[in-house]
Amino acid sequence: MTVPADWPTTAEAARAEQERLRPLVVPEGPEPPRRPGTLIAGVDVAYDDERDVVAAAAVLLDYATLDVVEQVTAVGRVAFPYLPGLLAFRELPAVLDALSRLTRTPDLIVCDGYGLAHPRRLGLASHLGVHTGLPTLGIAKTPFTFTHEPPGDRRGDWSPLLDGPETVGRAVRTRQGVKPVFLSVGHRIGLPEATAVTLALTPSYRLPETTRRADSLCRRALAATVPAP
DNA sequence: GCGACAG
DNA sequence: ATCTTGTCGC
Repeated sequence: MTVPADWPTTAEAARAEQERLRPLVVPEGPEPPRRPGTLIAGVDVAYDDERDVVAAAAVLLDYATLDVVEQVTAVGRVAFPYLPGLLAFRELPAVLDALSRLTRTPDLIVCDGYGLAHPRRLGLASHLGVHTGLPTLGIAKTPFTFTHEPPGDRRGDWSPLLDGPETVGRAVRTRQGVKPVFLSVGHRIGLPEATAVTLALTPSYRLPETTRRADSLCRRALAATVPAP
């Protein structure tokens, strides 16, 4: 899980890379085991553009208990600006760095963002799946450019996430009466299982434990890197 | 051409 | 993402 030497630095190069990677995406591939002992990884990144510093975190949870079994961080330089549709090029270098520090290989990685639900069908989660070869799933907090009917009010209710007529993911209610999360498959997983995993990771909050844990960890890592004023 | 736009 | 206070509610 290392960053290629020819990592794109311009929007043009990044879009060209997405065109090249597209055939490798396998959203309906074989499903990994989701039994007790299965390891689910969560990754997230925090930025200090002012100082050009980025901190990534990777947490490993036991799927059955949701206990943290391992957690690592990586700090580096910001490699790419934020451009809608090209988030992977901004987040992945640091994420790959953090993942490489885990001593165990995750059975599934959950991303804070999209997978298939992407203008060119290659969001952050898809991109990470292609690079690592591991199953990935994207769980986002906003609908991005997609549309959806509000899902039912109960936890577990969901509705299709649409790009025009095409279903690219699901809006899933993880807490009764609370705004849904927006999930899409990344690599080697299908929507039904992605939905089940999402619900398993949200026993008490809207966002999955993987994202919550990784988010707080990378923020702490960033704060520890930047000297207080 | 002008907005909108995962994080 | 990040900047930011108090406030309502379980």
